[in-house]
Amino acid sequence: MTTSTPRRRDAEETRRRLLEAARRRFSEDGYAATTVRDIADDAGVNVALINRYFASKEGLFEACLRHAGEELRRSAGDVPLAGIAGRIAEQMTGAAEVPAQLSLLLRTSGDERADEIRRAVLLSSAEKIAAAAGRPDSDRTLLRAELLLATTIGLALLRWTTPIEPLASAGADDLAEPLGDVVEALLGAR
Amino acid sequence: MTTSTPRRRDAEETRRRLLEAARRRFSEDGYAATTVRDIADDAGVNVALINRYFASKEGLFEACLRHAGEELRRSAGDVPLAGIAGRIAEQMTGAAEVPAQLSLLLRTSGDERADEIRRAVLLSSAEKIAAAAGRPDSDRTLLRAELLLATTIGLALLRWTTPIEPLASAGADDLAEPLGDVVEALLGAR
DNA sequence: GAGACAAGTAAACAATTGCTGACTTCACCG
DNA sequence: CGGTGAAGTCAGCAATTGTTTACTTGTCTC
Repeated sequence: MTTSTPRRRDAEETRRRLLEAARRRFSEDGYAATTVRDIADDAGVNVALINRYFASKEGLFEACLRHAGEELRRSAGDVPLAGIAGRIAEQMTGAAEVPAQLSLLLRTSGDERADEIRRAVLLSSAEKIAAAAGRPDSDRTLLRAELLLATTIGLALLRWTTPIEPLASAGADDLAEPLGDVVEALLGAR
Repeated sequence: MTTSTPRRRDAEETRRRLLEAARRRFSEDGYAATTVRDIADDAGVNVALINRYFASKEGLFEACLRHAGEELRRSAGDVPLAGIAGRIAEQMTGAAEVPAQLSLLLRTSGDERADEIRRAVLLSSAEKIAAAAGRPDSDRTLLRAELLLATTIGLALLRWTTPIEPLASAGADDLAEPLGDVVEALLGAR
């Protein structure tokens, strides 16, 4: 076996802990408001190791964005158009993992590369939605898919970052119905 | 006449200039990433005056939020349900004043009072939309109104903060149609 | 015009920021 | 077992942060 006893010195493990702590901090407090010492303390790791493993605070942030992108892409899966609303409703009300990744993805850092990653992830999500719609006229469809993405993003914000009632405590069932209407209106047949 | 010669010392004027500079900086860069020196320089004003007129950086931010709230409430006006989509489309593609206020409103600062203001403005906006729908079952309607608000917020983000094509350069006409569908789906009769 | 008070300035403060370099300690291999 | 390189520590750096304090300058009134 490879991971028998938990080694007291494990580069891979500390890297992972740093990433996890950073994701939570960046997601909750934003980039500028988060200090590398906060992250290191949360991870139970020395501050200097951030620079060793990620070169800089910005490097760590970019790694977080990449992770969030993969996570979102994975969680999206391949869902037919009819199932999209329910999927969004589930993930918004579920373990709060997806909203967290989403809110992380929306945090700005002033870093150019971070912006690039952000844009790429968002655009690819929209394209995935558009593909599920299976329509011609790809440009109009893509715009409508991006509007659905906008709804999802706004939903995450109004539940996670600045909770507003009754939306904040609505269950998956409460959300699925109106979200279904939106999906139908934006991308439904005809 | 009251404003004959532009006085070189005018508390009201410098207050105004500070607020304007702060709104732009906070809106574009976020709270934590903006320094009081940035704001003061933009306003062409001494840094210490921020603390004199607004007590603290947080005080200045709260003043900005209040201003954004009034501005948004004013720009919303009283629009019948059928006109909402067009109104949103206009303001998103117009002078970029409204998206700027919106993105300012969504910036977090860790300040408790700021959160309170934010929440109040957002909730009152949602209530205004719900009222325009003129439906019974106020709770379900309010949730649907908040979903439309979520769409608007996400739209502002995907045009202003992290521009995504083709949504970012879509004109008012391009937006009005799909937005109309969303409004109809969420709050339309039946 | 002189005095008085508000408006604006300059400098410095204590704290915090991201980051670095020299050091120590552990784990593994021959 | 011993040494060798990676993993982790420590202290401190230079820069920047929000804020305050003591000061100067403008402007209005009597």
